[in-house]
Amino acid sequence: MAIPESELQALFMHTITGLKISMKNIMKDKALSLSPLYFMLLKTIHDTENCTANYLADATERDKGQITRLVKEMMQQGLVQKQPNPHDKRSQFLQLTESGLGCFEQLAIADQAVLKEMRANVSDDELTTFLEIGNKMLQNLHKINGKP
Amino acid sequence: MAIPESELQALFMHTITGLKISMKNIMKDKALSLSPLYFMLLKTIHDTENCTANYLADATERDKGQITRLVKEMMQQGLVQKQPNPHDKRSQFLQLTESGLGCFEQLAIADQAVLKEMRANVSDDELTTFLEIGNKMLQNLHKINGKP
DNA sequence: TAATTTAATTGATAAAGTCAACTATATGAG
DNA sequence: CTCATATAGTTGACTTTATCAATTAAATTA
Repeated sequence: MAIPESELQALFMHTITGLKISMKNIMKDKALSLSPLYFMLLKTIHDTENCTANYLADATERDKGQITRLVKEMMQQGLVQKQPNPHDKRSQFLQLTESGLGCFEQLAIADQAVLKEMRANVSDDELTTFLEIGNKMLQNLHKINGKP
Repeated sequence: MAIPESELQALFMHTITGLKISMKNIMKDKALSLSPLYFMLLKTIHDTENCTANYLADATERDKGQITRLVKEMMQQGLVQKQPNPHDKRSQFLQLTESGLGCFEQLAIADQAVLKEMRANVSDDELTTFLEIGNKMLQNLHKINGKP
């Protein structure tokens, strides 16, 4: 008989693995040489007005150095470009290029489709409840980890 | 305004990251040169009677080759040992050594403490509901990914 | 203006994941 | 039984992701 908290951990691990696998399959289908990590970056840049590298590191919980390199890669692939930040010469705003936006949108549509199918037999109410409880636990976790 | 399915994905990502961070902190505190990955392996071996490498790969959703190497590392650290599988000469049962068990138990206690704190303000009923909905979605995800 | 933060980059390295080829044993059809 | 096929585990070669410290240049603040 499993302790319910352990089941919680297992649920998160397996779900994340499953989401990564489905995202990889999507990318293979579309012949994009990307990964779930890059999708997360593209999504964050897409969703964030005036997204800086620093913000990106924070939002995705990745090392700043790693972000520098990942952004460089996306620029080489022509997906992302930098705009000067008029208020701070040290930093730049990241934005999707036209091609980056196209790429993101393709992936986002497929991603949404997976998520939709994943919650197919889950009602709106249930989903809301799930998110509420999940976010409550996430808050607690952040507190535990000493996040401001 | 976020599409609720996206929030779902974000919830999973941030929670997993948070769990990894807290597990890393635990390991640093205890001066163990391990990682969340190793904890997952130790736990699976601990919880599984007659755990084979193959089962371990399946349960943790890792590559078999990777498992071979991770197990080798744990054996070198004296945490795990192999027993011959009397029914199949190709395979062996993995089990924790005394030291491996001690190590696992330390981590498991700390891990349980984190999970408990994480759900501190979540009632048993809420947790049950959360797990039910989560498992339903995980099932769907497995179907999407073509898992038997 | 000098001292201290902060944004981003770089270097070096380690950890984790991927994929295909291979060995040894098992299994199942004929 | 035996031969083809499947399975458990290992190995090699490689890529991707993560970590962590040091550095540069601009911003902040004392």
